Amino acid sequence: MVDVAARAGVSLKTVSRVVNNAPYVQRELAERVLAAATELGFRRNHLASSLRSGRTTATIGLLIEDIANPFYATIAGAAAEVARQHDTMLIIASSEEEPERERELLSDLCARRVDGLLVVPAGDDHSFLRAEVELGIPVVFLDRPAGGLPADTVLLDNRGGARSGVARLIEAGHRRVAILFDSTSVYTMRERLAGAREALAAAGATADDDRLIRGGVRDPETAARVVGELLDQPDPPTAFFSLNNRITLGAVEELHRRGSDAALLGFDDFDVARLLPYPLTVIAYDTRKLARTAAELLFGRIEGDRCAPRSLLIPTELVARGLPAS
Amino acid sequence: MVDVAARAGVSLKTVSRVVNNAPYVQRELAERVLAAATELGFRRNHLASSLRSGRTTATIGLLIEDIANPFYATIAGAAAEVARQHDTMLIIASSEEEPERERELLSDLCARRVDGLLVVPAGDDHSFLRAEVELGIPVVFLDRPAGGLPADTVLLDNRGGARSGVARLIEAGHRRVAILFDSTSVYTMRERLAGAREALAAAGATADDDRLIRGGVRDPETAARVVGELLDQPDPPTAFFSLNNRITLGAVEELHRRGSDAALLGFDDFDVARLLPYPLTVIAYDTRKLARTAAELLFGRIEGDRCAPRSLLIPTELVARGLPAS
DNA sequence: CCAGGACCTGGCAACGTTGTCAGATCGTCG
DNA sequence: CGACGATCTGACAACGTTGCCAGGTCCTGG
Repeated sequence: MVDVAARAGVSLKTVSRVVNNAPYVQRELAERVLAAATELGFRRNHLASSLRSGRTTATIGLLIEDIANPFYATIAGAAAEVARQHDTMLIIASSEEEPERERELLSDLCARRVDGLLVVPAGDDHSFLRAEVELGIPVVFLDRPAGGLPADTVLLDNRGGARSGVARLIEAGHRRVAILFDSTSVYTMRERLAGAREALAAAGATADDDRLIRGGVRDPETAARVVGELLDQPDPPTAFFSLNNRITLGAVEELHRRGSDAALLGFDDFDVARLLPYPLTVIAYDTRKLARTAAELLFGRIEGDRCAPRSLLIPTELVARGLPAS
Repeated sequence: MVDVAARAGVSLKTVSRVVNNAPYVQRELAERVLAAATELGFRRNHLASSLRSGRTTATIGLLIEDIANPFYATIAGAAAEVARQHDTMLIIASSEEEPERERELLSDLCARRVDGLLVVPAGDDHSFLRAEVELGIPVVFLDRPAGGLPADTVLLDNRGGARSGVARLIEAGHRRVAILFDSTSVYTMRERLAGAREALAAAGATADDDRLIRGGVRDPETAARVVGELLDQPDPPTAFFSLNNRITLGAVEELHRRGSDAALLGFDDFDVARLLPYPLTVIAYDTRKLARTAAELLFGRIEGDRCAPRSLLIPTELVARGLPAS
């Protein structure tokens, strides 16, 4: 800027004004400055600008588990879109589900003075963020709740979705409904499982039959095996509810392989649903909306909204693509 | 830092040293500083640090077309992993295939003084980056070549892959091979098409038969329709080569629906290949390797490598999962 | 006993901007 | 005709940090 000023024969400050489109600069001078700037290949230093003005870095941080995972990629896409509307850049960091790493990354992002943070929590204690939040960095949690910190949160209605899914199976006449889930160590899975149990209990179905509720189903292969085992029992289930799409995939394969006419309902939609051997009913939700809502909430905070922390729920939807009755 | 210094009863400079783990600080003093820092909730300001030291912002920029697209999400994941190994944050920006937007984003990233740029080009002229490159911001292009700028580039062997794909079909006895592609406006598609034509010509197959080479196949629906049209012609093709996985998807559906025994070979692998109604032979490649290679090249540059710009080719691989002969 | 190095600490300027304030010129209005 | 506001410009300090240099103490070896 000093060089540009020298070349244009004006003061440093005038260059600053031109660069920032500030009012009260003579057209002629402004043109001279602009000319000098392009000749010298001047690029405003965003760091210095942010440092001095102290207002905004035009950057937000997004902390997710793994950017390569389509679910998080969708979230990133929606967040990027909202960020763009606010002329803001997006730093994306992956915690790989490690609380320790999550903590480091969040600290780093704060040190970079991002204007706000969008966080899919990995750990279950976020009280270490209290200082930063009080210091003025807005944080919005999404998909999972924060631990030990009052904060804005946007969640999917996992519980309600699972409830309505099981309800639909009951409605179709099923009484022996198997529930297949991954692990209760993840919040979303716990919620879905709880919702499913609620609906079973409400219907007086064999909710207490723990034979039919099977966890530890980590991948499609396990899912296929477990489905097989359940079907081979005496008095086998007439319907399966798989609590994520990895499980659904394996279940579809096994049911299809056996030519079984058991009903299958899956949590999570498939973008390649067309590839499945038959129309599958699922509990779907709008991942983009989840992220968009969170991002908009965040920018509201950044722009000065000081209301009490809010909790929003994104509804799920039962997409019926055919479901055999009992 | 001033406050921490005051509280610890040392000079500003000593605090700086402690914070940076610089040598030559008494244990006792260092502990006092650390204590004061935590009490005051001190966070080093990364902006000021980068500004003053002028060395590095520990940030790189990744410019892609659309982060929600699985291909780019995979690239982002691999780039993030390499960045992490270098204690560097990743700013991801999506150009949405708009050259104008690409230009703006790259300028912005440069203004933020990122240490380097990873770019999947949208436009075909990147000479505007010349100034920044000469000024010292390393840039590595990936998946598509840069225009009007000598620069490091990492590409997939699209041409070779397509060539070997067609060669395999010829080998299996096919003489009437239909080629389905999207649009020649994208570099990768042009290369694949060129490779396919080369192999057809080399085999003396009916490469000149433009009836069998069909462009404008933008989505699975169109692909299905075009496959149908081709099969309904007199003297229909005995094999299809689809140049991306959207096309393959539609082709699979149509062939399956008709119970056709025509051979199908697709460019791009499927992560859900298991869902396809039959084992599909594809030209696959390692997207992570593409991005990892580019990122490693970039960090090499950042760390001072000043060799002439390099061009690397990531090989493709024919994954044979069954392919009917003519 | 002194030179020279290792160890430790602090003062000051500087990185590239922008906010604040002061000053200059000009036109307008009471 | 003087006061005042609108318009325009520049000097200077400051944002929070680090590089450079100076200066101190202590120990070792000649």
